[in-house]
Amino acid sequence: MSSKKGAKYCEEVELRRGPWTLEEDTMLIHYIGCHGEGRWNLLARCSGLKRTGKSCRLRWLNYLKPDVKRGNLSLEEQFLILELHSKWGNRWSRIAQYLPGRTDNEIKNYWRTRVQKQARHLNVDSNSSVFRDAVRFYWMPRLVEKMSLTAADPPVNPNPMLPVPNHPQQPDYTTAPPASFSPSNPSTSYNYEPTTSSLNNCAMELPELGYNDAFDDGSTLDVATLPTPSHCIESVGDWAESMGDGLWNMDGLWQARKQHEEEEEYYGGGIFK
DNA sequence: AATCCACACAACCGCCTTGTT
DNA sequence: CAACAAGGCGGTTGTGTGGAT
Repeated sequence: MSSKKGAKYCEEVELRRGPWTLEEDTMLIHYIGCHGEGRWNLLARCSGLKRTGKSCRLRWLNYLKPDVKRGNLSLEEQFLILELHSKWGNRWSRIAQYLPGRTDNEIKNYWRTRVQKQARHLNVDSNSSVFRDAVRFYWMPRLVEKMSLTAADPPVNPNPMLPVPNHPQQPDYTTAPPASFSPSNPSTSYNYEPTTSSLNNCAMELPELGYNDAFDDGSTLDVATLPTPSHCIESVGDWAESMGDGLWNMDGLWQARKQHEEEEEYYGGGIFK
């Protein structure tokens, strides 16, 4: 609590800390039921709860609020977290806006316990480009594959970097490159941005996503620095191999080989043909 | 059966932003 | 415009739990 009034209240009342009891939860729910959300410090003083306003707010938003979803994150939700984090970094509350019923705290915990764990095991920084590539070219495609297996078998796009036209169930999470886009034409570039429809395929009710609000700094991906999927597989695969007994290695290399074979088949032997 | 350890998640802390006076 | 209060956010810590030894 940062306010002087709040500090005074803290001095006057011996505040409770730690886990909430059922009785406290009931009191909080009842108070909010009668008076609504907000005015958390007032709530803390008037509800009879010996908690700070902040503590009440957190307990309500992260746990007691009726629309808070419990249980494991779905594949689609995991996919969205990886995707949105790759764009926005640790903007948990912003990411949470795209996952109805999930809280920023929950997403943050997911990232720390699941995603950062992988980076630790691989002994790389979770913000490093090599780890980001691993997420993007191994983890995310694998999630897509798992999603496709649990869906009504749509054809699997072996590489989600590339759009699959005319298949609504496929999470096409990139904006299709313009016609002028080509690796042989490095002067072109395009924003890497999920389309509203692709996000809708993944996660239901989404706020409208503007084409240009993907990167806060307005940056774009330059074709000159945008590796082809095969190149990524190769480079990340090499790296993974060099990691020795890393968690991703055999599985990842198998996946890379499989993905490469599927690309060949899917795109008729040439990705950008 | 007891202990240890890793993990998941709830909760707290400090800083920053926003709104109000 | 400054001061203050309140809320919001991201980082960090504490604790319960389940699996391994």
